[in-house]
Amino acid sequence: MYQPIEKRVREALTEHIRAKYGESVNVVTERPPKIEMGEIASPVCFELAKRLKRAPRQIAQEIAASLGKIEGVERIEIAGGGYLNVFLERGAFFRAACEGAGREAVAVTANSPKAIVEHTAINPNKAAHIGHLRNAVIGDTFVRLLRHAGRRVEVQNYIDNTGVQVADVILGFRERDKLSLEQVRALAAKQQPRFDYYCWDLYAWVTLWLAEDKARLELRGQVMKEIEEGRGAVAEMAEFVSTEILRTHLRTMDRLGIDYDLLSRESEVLAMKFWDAAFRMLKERGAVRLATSGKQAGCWIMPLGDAGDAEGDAGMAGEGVAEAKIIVRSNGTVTYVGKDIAYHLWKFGLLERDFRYAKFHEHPDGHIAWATALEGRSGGSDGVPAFGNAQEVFNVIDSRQKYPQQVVREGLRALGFEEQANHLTHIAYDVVGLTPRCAVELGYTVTDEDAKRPYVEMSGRKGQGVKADDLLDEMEKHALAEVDARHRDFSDAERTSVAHAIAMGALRYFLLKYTRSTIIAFDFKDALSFEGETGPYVQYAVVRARSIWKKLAEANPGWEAAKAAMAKGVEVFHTAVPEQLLTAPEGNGFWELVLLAGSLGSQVDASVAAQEPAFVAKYAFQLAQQFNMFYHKHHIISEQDPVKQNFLLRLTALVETQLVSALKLLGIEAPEKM
RNA sequence: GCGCCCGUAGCUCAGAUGGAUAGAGCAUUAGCCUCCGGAGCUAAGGGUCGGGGGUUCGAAUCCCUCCGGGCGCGCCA
Repeated sequence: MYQPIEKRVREALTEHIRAKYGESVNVVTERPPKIEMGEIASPVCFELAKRLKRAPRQIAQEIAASLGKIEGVERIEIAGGGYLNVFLERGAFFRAACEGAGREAVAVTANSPKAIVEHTAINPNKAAHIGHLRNAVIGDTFVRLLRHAGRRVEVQNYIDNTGVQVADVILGFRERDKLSLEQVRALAAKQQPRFDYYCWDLYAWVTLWLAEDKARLELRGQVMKEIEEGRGAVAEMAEFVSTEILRTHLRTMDRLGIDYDLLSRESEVLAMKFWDAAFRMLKERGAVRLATSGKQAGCWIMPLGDAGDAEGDAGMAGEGVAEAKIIVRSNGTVTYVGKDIAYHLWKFGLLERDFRYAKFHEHPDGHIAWATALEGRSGGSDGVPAFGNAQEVFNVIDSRQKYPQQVVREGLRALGFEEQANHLTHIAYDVVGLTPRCAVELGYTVTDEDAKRPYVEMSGRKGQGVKADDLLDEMEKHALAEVDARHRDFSDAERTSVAHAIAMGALRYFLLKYTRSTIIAFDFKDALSFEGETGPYVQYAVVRARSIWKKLAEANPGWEAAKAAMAKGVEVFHTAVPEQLLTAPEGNGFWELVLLAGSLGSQVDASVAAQEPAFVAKYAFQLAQQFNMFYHKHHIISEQDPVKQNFLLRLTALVETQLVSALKLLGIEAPEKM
């Protein structure tokens, strides 16, 4: 509700100033620090004062007096040195907020532009840890935000099933465990120990084993080669192991309500010869060229920036200064960035090739995750969705990969795809580390130097980190204990389900409340907290609101229907909106809550524009906090004045709807009881 | 060396496009259950916004510089 009015105010001011003073200014608006100063403020007169060489307050007075009526605005006042403070029509805002609540989401149409969001992308050779969860939760939440904003979104999870990480685990099965493919299959089938956990340890072992004797790297090279060629027992084991671990990752993500549309596997990128097609394009359009001299001689390189023409001119460029990015090595193999350029050409529908697809996984909500498959069917017909062909691409990848992401963008640009390059966005976030205390708790060796740092990095390679499912288990256990302490009357199924909702809410909120550029120093104490700025705090506010209706319905079943009607803004018991409750000086408390509840849309807009899910998380918490104050101050059920009670109930219904919407955007469910 | 990010209360973090008295949570202290659920509420203490310059009517926010920390810059992925 808020943002349309804000927009009208901005437009009216811009237009008015142009007409009256012949000045074209960018009108900025903001929230005044106090509710007594109105709901929208503009310091535009300060800017105008400079240009017109007149006192800002005087200009403000003129504008306030001559500006016509703006829909939704009650009046404009002048404050301070020349602020324009806008006061909204409170009753109208409240009515509009109630009517709009719960249906702010914009409908997606089949022909609206498509965005691809890639997230998760965990190497399929070990269990997921909490750093991977941050990626997946940010990505999944961003998808929800885009869809809410009416965007058609395809979620992709890139699976690097041919890289060294997988080769290492295969090496471990062979060198340490001496297991055949059949024995590995049996091990995975047993699920005891969990296969991904088993590989977690095995991977760490291989890392040490390789470090002991450099000659062993030769063995790894052979394994990799066999995997890439895609035939033989080694390739078969790699396929089995990576697929099996991918399944465990999907089960982990299912616990957090995270769905995918397509799992794009590197093995198919190779098999479908995406690179060959991309390489041809790159050569044809002069985006890459063969270096003939200098230290990159024999490589196909992509010039970057203005350093591009400096090939060979004296090795002066110095150590570590890349004048051009190597795309194809002198031995003829393609680098990671090269493959990524090919994959992104496909994402934008610029590559004249497509994958084949097969169903891979059914999420608990029934949604099907497809995977690329050699023996699969073509996309876009016969029940197979049309994948790829996006107008816009968002990649959720940690901030360390900023440079390679830039190279991919430059690659598109060098091919002449300026438009697509501009619509390739890297959603960068910083890593999750462990506090030194946490690392010690987990039994990892922490050097004296590390102990002084704010965090210790996690490393799958070293087998160091908090495994996602371990954390979730711990949180569910903790939540269950809290539920048990409060609700002895719940059935077992109910207790488990509520505990799960709480654990999931706590974890998702924990990972979302930090802005993307913050390094999270993980600590069990913070993550396991259900009090203060947490998911369960917000869930609890919803449960409280719901309990009011339950209580009322116990006495009079008619309240159930009343609630549904009120939630839709329908007048129930009294036709008049008691505006005096909002407009009286003592109505500011109510009004602040109404205003905040009506600001979900503007928060979502800001969140999408900044690609910052944390904004919505903060909003949900603030709304819950204000509601808790309201709840504490006003006893609704015992309210004697029926007009006031009606108002309080409608406000409660409004807040509940908005809280549930905000939580849904965050991927957090609001339980009925907790 | 070059590039990017960060430095805000004891701790962990918010402060979009420069705006009015810099905010939360945790922790600490003191209160609040004859009353819709205490996973809650009220209050208190706690700040040279890393330091110093500059731009501006106005700077936590923009520019310069220094200090402290992190991450990139590979014929790895």
